[in-house]
Amino acid sequence: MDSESVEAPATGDAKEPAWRQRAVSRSLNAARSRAEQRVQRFLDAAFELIDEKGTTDFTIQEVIDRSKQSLRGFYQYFHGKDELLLALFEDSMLESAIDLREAVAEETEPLARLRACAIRLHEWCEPADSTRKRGAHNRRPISEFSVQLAVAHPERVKAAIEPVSRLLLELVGEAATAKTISVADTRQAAALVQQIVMYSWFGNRLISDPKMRLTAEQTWEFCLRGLGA
Amino acid sequence: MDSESVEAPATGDAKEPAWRQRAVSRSLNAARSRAEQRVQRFLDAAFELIDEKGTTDFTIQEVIDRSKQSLRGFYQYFHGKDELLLALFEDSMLESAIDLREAVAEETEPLARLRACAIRLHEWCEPADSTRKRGAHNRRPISEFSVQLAVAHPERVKAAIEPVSRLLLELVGEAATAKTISVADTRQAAALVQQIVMYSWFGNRLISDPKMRLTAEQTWEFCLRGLGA
DNA sequence: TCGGAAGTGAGAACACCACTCTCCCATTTC
DNA sequence: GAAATGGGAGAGTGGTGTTCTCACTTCCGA
Repeated sequence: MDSESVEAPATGDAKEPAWRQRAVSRSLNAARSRAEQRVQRFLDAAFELIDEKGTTDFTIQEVIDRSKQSLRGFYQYFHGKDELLLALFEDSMLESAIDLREAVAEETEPLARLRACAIRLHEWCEPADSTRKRGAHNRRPISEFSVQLAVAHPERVKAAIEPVSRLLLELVGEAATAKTISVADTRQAAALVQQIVMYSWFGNRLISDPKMRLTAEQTWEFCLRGLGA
Repeated sequence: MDSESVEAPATGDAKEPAWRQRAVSRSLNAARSRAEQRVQRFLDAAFELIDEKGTTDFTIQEVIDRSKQSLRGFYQYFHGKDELLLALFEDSMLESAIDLREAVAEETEPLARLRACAIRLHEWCEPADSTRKRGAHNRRPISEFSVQLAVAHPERVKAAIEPVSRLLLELVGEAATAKTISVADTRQAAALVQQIVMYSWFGNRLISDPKMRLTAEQTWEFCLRGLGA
């Protein structure tokens, strides 16, 4: 945890996730694809464990056993457990961003696009079992752990969320230029929407009665007015 | 962590914090005041350590040494480290609520009262060193840890926040009946305000540039519009 | 004053887990 | 064929929360 300067990804293609580049770059001399496969096996094993246990409280040993790899191999690709969780989180966010862009593409009006993004993002971050697609991973434990990561490694988390942040910023910008909302600063407005939508699950945790919990729609309504629509 | 049913505080006076009753009730037969003193020494020691280290990553041993008490005594009053942190959090929230009510009392207009509460609450939850009173404890580490507690013990955290929640609900209710805001459900509106204000520090963590971070005023502005003022 | 019960202190011991290190074997490379 | 590199297996280390043991003190009723 000392001066861990980010290694420059000299040969990376820009579409590659950042953490993947970082993890793989350590063994760049060897076959790159093989290394990526190994990394992916760790990730798959961790996802499975999270799905089964419903929490991120798995042990490294379990990941090793599940992935049929060695402890040594694990620490060759990940500096520690946090980095593995960070990778999972980054993976999740990347997948979310792709899905969100699909949802947004179905709308044309700026406000409708923003709304679609917010609603879908809410579903991603507070996955009810009913809305979760079959075969998809359970994102809730990762969502929950992300707050701890945000305290310990804010820069990393910020970078991981970036694809979603960028999309939200674009949409808020669109809506602002179309005059359908009126905000002083699009960046701050986007940041607020992001936080409210992504972490409303947190507030809901503190409400006992399920009937009283905030839905995606209600959260969006609040944001909508906050944006001065 | 098995079936830990909350013991009914049969003889408690209602102004006593819940956790204190719980911790003390285990040795109710003995002198109550002495037990409370001992509990308080643990709390003081923990607060000191948090202030010095700027984090909740102290060890139980450090609390023992600092408070000049025994490990056994610690586990006699607290079921574990989480319960100690919970107690600190509950203490903080209680103190906040008192301070917030003072701030609110200086205003008469419903909306001004709500605003005063929101601004002050924001200062409590994201304590800049400049606004922190001399001699007061550093609340940020506890704020940060509270998100973990909320994941692990939502009911406890909910109970701890309750004094603040109640105040917010009252104020939102006042403003709603005065027609200065228009919300469908006061409970949900209050919950939203609470979450946005109390945890905006979290979103700010993900913003590198200090100039871009959301201030109490800006957060309040957003809430204000969200409330349909 | 005596004696037992409860309370308390000191710290050893245990459990768990992230992380490191060493050994050894397989595959590749020259 | 020898050397080097990579990787698997697993013992070992360190830190920390938690429990347990035992001896000492205090309190209270007989």
